[in-house]
Amino acid sequence: MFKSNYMHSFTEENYLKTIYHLSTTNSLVVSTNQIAEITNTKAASVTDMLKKLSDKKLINYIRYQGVTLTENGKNAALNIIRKHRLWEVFLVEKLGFKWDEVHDIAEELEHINSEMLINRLDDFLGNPSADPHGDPIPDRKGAIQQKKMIRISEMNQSECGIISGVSEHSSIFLKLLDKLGLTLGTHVLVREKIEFDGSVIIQINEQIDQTISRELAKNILIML
Amino acid sequence: MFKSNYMHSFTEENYLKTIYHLSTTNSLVVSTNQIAEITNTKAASVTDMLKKLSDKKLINYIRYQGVTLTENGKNAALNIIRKHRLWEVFLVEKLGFKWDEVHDIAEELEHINSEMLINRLDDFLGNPSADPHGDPIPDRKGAIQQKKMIRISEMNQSECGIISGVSEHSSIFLKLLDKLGLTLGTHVLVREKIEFDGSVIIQINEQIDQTISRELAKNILIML
DNA sequence: TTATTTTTTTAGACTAATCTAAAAATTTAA
DNA sequence: TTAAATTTTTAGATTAGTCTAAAAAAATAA
Repeated sequence: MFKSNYMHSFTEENYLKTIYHLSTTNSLVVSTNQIAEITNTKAASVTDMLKKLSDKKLINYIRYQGVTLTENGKNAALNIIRKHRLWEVFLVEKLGFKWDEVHDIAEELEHINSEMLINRLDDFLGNPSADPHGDPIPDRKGAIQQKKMIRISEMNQSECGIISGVSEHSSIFLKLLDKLGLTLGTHVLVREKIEFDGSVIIQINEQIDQTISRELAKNILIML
Repeated sequence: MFKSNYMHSFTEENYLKTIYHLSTTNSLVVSTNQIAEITNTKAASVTDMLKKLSDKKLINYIRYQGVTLTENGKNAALNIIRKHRLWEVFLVEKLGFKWDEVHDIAEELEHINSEMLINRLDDFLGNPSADPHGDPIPDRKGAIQQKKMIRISEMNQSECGIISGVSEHSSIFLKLLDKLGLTLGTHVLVREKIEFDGSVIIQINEQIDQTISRELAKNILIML
């Protein structure tokens, strides 16, 4: 097996993905410690890897300052994310997995290296635009269309919309949403916001009312 | 990510698979050099790995003598082979790959670790009994039913049967079979065996006659 | 604005998997 | 049945990715 310049190790790919996620959710510039926390490693290990990724021109790295992704690095990260999300769609749509069961498996599948494979999988799945958690899937050129969504916690009274994403992917959280009937596509109307504890009373699918905690309301994303 | 006792590294898995293949096609006891050749490594590296696999009770290893798989080792190998072959079926049946294009991708996919995934994939594919090359797929308990097949080179004049497997998996060989119309399921009748060079004149699908070389005849497997 | 705390990097070491070169065991052949 | 050839193992290095402990830089607070 040969390894081209355009291929990166399993570990390098995970770092790139982590940097991408951090730089899009927090500040553009990502710190060593942030990466260490997410990848479950020590800061010293991260520093070593940052040097390596910098040598490969995948990140812009300034000692003690932090990193950003280069164009190449960003493309590589988006490609991994594309693969991860397409595999998640496959697992749910074709193999009958639940949305809380697919993350770890997709975490392995995302490192399979074949452009032909992933493009054919994309077609086989009907070129889906979002994964089972509502996260957008980059197309084969790396273009990603982020839909405008707000958290239930940010909605005003009597506003309504459709659950279209989540900002927390843990199994325990997703299973709870299942139990409460708060899956993707569900219609939600904000009845009342409780100031005391941040909980929100919502109407689900224009039927029953339910009170959800601030923690829940913060992590459910709505398209108005 | 945690790693249980029942999980083996990517590399260990490849050694187990190689030992399984060698011990079923050649002699039961496999030598260091044989493994080195197949895995594209040096004998010294193989020796190191054999010690490790022996410590893990996956092989029976006697210095200077060779190795056999233990029960555990055999099960591990069969599981990898099961995964490899199921993924090959998926690639061909669902994603439209040709039978000569799937080996390298399946080589990567076979290391994805999830029993649930592979069992669901098995069901999704309709529990196939053979892969696109006719090789039998072990069931979830590791049972493998080897069909009785003979090479065209071993057939007698006027014998006939169905192409049901190949003993060579290179892309160049499989593409040639495509070109000659010698795909799985094809009916073959032996018209004449040429003593001079071992070539064989066969009738294909009860229609046209074709001469194939000894090299070809040796690697096409027929069910009578 | 100096002192303290936090973050990041360096130095040096470890493990898995590999290698080359040399030694040891086995097999083959004269 | 000994000598030569082949195979296998050992010894010692290397690389990728990780670690701990200590040093250096940056941020925060008195």
